[in-house]
Amino acid sequence: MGSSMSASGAAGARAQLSAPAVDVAPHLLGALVTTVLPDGVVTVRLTEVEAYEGERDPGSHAFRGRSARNAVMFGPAGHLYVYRHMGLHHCANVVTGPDGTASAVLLRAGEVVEGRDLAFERRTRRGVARSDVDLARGPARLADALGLDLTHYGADVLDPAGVVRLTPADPPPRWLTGPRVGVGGAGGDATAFPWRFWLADEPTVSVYRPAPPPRRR
DNA sequence: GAAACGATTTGCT
DNA sequence: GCAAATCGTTTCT
Repeated sequence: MGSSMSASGAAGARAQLSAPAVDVAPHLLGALVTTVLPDGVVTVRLTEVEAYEGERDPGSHAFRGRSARNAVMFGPAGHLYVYRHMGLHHCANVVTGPDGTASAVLLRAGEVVEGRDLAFERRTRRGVARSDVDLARGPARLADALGLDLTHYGADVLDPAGVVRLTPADPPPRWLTGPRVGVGGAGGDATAFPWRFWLADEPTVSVYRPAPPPRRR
């Protein structure tokens, strides 16, 4: 499979992404995400992701059904779901599962392997880039380093000519799992599922933060 | 039409 | 370690 990466490769990759997010997530570890924007090219190697199972998952944005914001998650796999968080930040997901389901994988952290200077510059503009390790450690930092924002909502990451490209890698030999970050209050039981995946011995993996206590509405 | 909340990050005490 | 920043989306009256 190595040499040719055109239509058939994309089709195969799309088929793999069409599995449930929980199955796809570990396969994305080690994969490369590349953005080709007017100001340059940045590539990140994914070291941490989280699975979200759509309508049946209290922690998912799609739990309460389809809306204008999460519509892309209900579509075919391989597209980008970008949302704005806390007014300031952006987070990016890769849509998974068959067309009609709303599962997706949140890109939580990665290692910048190409375009380090550009990523550093973007992060410095937004805030303070302390070190290379911090460039893409955390979902909003990752999106910033890649230059992702709402204009990339729905982008096809398997389009070789697209501005956002996902390059699958060989499945990592070993990874770790644990509870997801920051979604404890939403469903309670949701945190019982180890739907966070990360690579061992990676300094770029974001630090674990205990979920906030449940709060009634 | 109005109010509350959030898959976070950063800065300050 | 804790609280503020900041604003679109969702939900309720």
